[in-house]
Amino acid sequence: MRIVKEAAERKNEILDAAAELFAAKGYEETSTGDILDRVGIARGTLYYHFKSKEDILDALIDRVNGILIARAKEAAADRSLPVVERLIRTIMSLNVTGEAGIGHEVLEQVHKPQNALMHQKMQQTLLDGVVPVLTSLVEEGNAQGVFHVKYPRETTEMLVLYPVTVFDECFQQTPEQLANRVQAFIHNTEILLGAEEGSMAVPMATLFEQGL
Amino acid sequence: MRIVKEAAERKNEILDAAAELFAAKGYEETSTGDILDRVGIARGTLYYHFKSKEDILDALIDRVNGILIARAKEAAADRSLPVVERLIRTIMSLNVTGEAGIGHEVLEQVHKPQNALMHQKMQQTLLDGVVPVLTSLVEEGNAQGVFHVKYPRETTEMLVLYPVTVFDECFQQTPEQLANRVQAFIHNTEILLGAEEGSMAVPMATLFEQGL
DNA sequence: CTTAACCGACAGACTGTCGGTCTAAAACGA
DNA sequence: TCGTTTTAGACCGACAGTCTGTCGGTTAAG
Repeated sequence: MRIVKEAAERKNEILDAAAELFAAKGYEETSTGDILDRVGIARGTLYYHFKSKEDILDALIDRVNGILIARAKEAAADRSLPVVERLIRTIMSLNVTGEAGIGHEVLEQVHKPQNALMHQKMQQTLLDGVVPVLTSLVEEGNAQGVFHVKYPRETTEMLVLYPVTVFDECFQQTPEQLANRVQAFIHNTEILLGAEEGSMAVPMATLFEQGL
Repeated sequence: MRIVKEAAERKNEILDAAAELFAAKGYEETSTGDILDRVGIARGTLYYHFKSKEDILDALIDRVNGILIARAKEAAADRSLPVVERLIRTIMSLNVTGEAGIGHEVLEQVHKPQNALMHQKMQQTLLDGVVPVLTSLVEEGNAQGVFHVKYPRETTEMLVLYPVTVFDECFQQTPEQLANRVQAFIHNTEILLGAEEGSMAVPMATLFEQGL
């Protein structure tokens, strides 16, 4: 008794299954057979919808990152808030630690050494998506005179790179190490942006307390 | 006619072969069979010396990184030079683009998306090795009053992270994009370290011209 | 009747294991 | 000192088990 569905629907079923499995076991450790079993389809069906296992990973990353970048854009767009606040919220929107919702389990898994490919791909597309958004925020701050940044694009790159790399391994660093890094990151952000001392520290600290 | 060698020697032969193959085809694309053929040994021999394919990768990375970190330490230790100069040289010692010698081909290959695992492992161990060296340099600069860094460790992390991540993909960015990033990096280094404007730009520019 | 979705057997490749073999050198007896 | 035995480390290659991707054929729905 064969069940036929629309391509888009099947594709999503496969992605859902892959997300759970990658989250539970990692990308390399998950076989296409595992996905087959979970979705309840045959080998050929999977390869009818996706051209390879890696293709599934790519689609999954697109999906997760799409959500992340949408949230970042949303945070950046709220023109009722001062630039500093928006910038902070945008960066913080990438911090998904301990958050429920789509992709959370995936993101937890991303950092294990097994999942280097997943990690790298996510990081890359995330950077590509977020840097432009943040850059225009920085330029806006420049125009308002609250920031003084000579190379907005590249400075933004530095600013995003640090947290996504370093706050990643949040489970394998001591709480005080983490706290140090947070402190240092805030401080260095102010310095890099040429912002007034404390102008980011205060609102960021508030957000962090809410978040953690 | 079976050839017997000392374990250390065979191990090195295997690593040499693996280095060339990983460099030419990448880690994932290289099979253990390829290595077997090149060294001219049997399957069992390889697994007598290494417990898995990944174990070979780890050993190879240790070898390459050992050299890199040794060079960095050397650059940092030359107390006849001013701190600024030593710091620059230390950072630049990680830039191996277009350089001959052991590991060069490997490092060229590291950046291809296929080699995510290799890339991640190298980056991690490199960071772990270099950050302490640079941190103590920064602290020395603080003591001399040429730097003014509140969080030496974490600032160093930021400083190393940017070039190793971004200058990596040097072949897939336009020359002007690269130039921008170099300029920006130098400028932001000065800012982050609280160094005098131009104090790094001048010596660094000199070194870059020699290097490229 | 047409076509998009689906099936599952199969080819091909790869990793790691295991029992057994070889060799160089140490240990030994004469 | 010289031949013999023993030992242990290095080595071999067949093989089990797993996995990915393919392909010709089948089925449901419009």
